[in-house]
Amino acid sequence: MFQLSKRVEYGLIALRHMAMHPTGQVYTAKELAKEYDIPYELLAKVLQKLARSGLIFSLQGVRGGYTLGQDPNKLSVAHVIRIIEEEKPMIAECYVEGADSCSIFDVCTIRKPLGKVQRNLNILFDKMTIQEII
Amino acid sequence: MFQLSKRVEYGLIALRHMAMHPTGQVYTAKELAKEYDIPYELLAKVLQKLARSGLIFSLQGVRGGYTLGQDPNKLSVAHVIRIIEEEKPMIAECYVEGADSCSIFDVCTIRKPLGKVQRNLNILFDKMTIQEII
DNA sequence: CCAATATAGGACCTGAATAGTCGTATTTAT
DNA sequence: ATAAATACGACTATTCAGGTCCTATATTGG
Repeated sequence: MFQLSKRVEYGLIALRHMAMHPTGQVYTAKELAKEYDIPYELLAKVLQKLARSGLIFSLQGVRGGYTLGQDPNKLSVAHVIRIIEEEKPMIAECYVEGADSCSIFDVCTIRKPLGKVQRNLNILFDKMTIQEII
Repeated sequence: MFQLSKRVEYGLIALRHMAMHPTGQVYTAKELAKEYDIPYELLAKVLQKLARSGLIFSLQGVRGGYTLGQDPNKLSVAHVIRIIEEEKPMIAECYVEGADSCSIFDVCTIRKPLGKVQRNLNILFDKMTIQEII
């Protein structure tokens, strides 16, 4: 079925939370996990990934935590997905493997239908920002 | 990650195939499976489901097969997904179970973020027709 | 009427991916 | 020094989609 992975879901929830409280406040993985009833370790990993990519800033140590690193108006859902899912193709690649371009591309009856769906999805998620999902 | 299930994929491929050859011709699961290199049994089940819902007509017996039951211009991808996935919610339901309406809905910080994503997805797939993915 | 061919559909198996857990190191404020 | 936080790799468990198998039923044509 069509679904976002929990990781993406958790990432979006955390980003949204930060975007809703734009005071530059610092949030810990612990409090976010508690607030949204998300397994702490899992959320922590997602936040670490987002931090590594600069979407959020991390502060280590006692009064540490995370804070939004980007304008939520300019941060697309697509970008978040790509980071968390590490750029895996979103729907389907050509079934033909190895070849760097599918040899039967122009008559390919398989790739095309999903290609259109894929393209529309990409457009949708590229346009959708964190600000919008608040 | 974000992806269509194989069932939906196969269903769309089959519908698309029929829509591309509008002669009212009958296609067997076998030939479609061969043409697109899809496991026969799996495709067969998908087609049966589509037939049960009236999206395609089925003809049993020797010269049987399937034929398109709807105008591909009026058949949305959303409809196909809903039938094949049996109306499962596409992204996430409210985490609170049991209650027929979530008691903290108006302040619900969990349901909302994905709700917007969900809504946008629905809109996208509602607008997208089989005709368009040809 | 019989055989071949097709759909109908239930039961089951399996592997990969996802979700979740654990342990440990490191950083930093007090 | 200690407590509280992030960082991160390794591991386990579980779920579920994908796929297979088997049998029943319908229909056509010879």
